[in-house]
Amino acid sequence: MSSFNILIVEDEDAIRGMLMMVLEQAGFMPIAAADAEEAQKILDDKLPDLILLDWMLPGISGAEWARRLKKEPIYRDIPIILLTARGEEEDKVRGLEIGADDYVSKPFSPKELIARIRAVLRRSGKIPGQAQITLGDLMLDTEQHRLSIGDKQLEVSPTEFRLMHFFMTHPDKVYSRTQLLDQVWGRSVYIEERTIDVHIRRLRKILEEYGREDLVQTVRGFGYRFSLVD
Amino acid sequence: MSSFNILIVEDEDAIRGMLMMVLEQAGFMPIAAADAEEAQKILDDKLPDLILLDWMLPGISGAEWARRLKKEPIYRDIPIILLTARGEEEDKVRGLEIGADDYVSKPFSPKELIARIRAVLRRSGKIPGQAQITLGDLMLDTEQHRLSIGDKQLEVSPTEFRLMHFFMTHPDKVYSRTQLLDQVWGRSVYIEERTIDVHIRRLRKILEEYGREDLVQTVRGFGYRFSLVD
DNA sequence: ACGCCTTGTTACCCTTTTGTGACAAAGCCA
DNA sequence: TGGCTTTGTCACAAAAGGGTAACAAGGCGT
Repeated sequence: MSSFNILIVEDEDAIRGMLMMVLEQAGFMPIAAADAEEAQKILDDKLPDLILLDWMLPGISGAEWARRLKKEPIYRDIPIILLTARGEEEDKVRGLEIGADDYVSKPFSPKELIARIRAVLRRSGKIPGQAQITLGDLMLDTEQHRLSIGDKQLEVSPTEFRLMHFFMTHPDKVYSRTQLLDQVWGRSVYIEERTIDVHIRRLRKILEEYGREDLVQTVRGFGYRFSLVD
Repeated sequence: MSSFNILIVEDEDAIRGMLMMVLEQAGFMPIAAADAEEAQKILDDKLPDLILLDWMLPGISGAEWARRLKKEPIYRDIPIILLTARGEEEDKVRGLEIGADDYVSKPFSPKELIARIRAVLRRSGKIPGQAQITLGDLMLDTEQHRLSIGDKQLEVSPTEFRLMHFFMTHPDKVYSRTQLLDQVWGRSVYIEERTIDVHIRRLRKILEEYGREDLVQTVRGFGYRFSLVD
C-alpha cells in the first residue's frame, strides 16, 4: 500500500502538531504549513494527494485560498478537506461554493478524521477500491465505467453512475436524502434535497427499460433504498 | 534481464553515493558525475541508457544541460529523469520545455525512483516490452513502428502511434485526460488537457477510414476508453 | 532556405447533463 | 372522507463537457 502525502494548513500550533501525529500514526506522510503563503510554497514544490485546510486562517482565509486553488487546473484535482471550528456555521461552509470535498468540524476524533480522509481519497480515485461490483445480474465496473444488466449495457449519466455505484455498494439499507447528498455529491455541495427525487426518477426510468425499476425503493418519510428484494 | 547503464549527475556527495547504492542494488550499472562537464566527458565515452540529472547543478544547471542534450541528435534519445529539490517549483519543471521524460522530487523513496526509472526505460523502448501487440484485427509493431488493421497499413503520426500504443496495451479501461497526459506524453510536459481531445479526434479520423472510429470511446465526465466493444 | 508535416492551442458550436420550481399524485391520519 | 404531508413527474434554463476547424509555431528533410 502506497503512502499518501497530506498537506496540513493550520495556524494553531497545538492542533497542527496533533494533526501531524495523528496522520503519521495512520500511515500518511503529512507536511504542515501555518498559513496560505507557506502552504503555497510547499505546493510549488510538490503536489500532495490531499489538503487538510483550516477554514479560518490569518491572512488569506482557508476558504479563499481553496477557492483560488480550485480555479487552477494544476491544483484542481487535489481533494480538500476543510477544518471548521465549532460555531462556524455548517451552512456557510456548504453554501459557499468552495469546491472542498469534505469538511470536518473541530473538535473531531482522530478516527473520524482518518475515516473522512480515506473516504475522500477513495472517492477521488486515489485509493483503488473495488473495480467490479456485482449484485444479482447487475454489474458495475468502475475501471471501464460500465454498468450492465445481464449482457446489456446501460446508458447512464455521470451522476447516475455515481448514484448507482453508491447504491450497489450499499444495498438493502435506507438512506435519507441528506445522506445520499453527502455520499454521492460530497458533503460540501449545496443542492436541494428534492433534486434527489429527480435523479431517482431518472435512474428508475433507465431501469424501467429492463423492468427493474423496483430496485430503487421509496421508504416514505425516510428516503430511498436499493435492494434486489421488495 | 540485461543491465542498464545509468548516468547520475548530482553535485551533493551524499545523495550521489546514495543513488549509486540504490541503483546498484536494483541491478543497474550506475556511473556518477558531479557536474555537467564531468558528465559530458562520460557521455563522450559511452552513451548511457538513461540519465538521472539534478535540476540544480553548480556551473551549467542541470536544466540547461538537459536542454542542450535534447538538441543534439546523438543524445536526444537518451531519456532523462530530473531530480528536483523541495522548493523548486514543479510548475517550472513542467513549464520549461526541457524535454525531460520524468522528474522525481527529493526526498524520494528508492522504491519510487526505481519504479520511475523502469517506467521511463519501458516507455522509451529500452526495456523490450512486447514487440507486437494484437487486439482483434489491430496490430501494432513497436519495432517497425507500424500499425495495421487487417493487412492495411495505417498512417499515423508519432504522437498518434504512442497514443495507440498506450491504448492497445491498456484496453477496456477509462483514462482521464490527466492520466493520458502522464502516460503518453510523460509527467514533465505541460500541455492543455483539451489538446487530448484534438489528438483523439485525429486518431478517430484515421480509424474512420476503416469504419473503426468506435474503438475510441468518450466517457463523458471522465475521459476516454479504448475498447473493441461498445 | 523552403515547404511539408506534426503538434499544441483556441474559439465556437452543439449536445448532454443537471438543478429547480410547479403541479399532480399518492400516502397517511384523524 | 378530507386535509395535510410526502413523492413523482415534467418542463425549462443554465452550465458543463466535448467535437471540430482553423491557426500558429516548431521540426525535419530536401
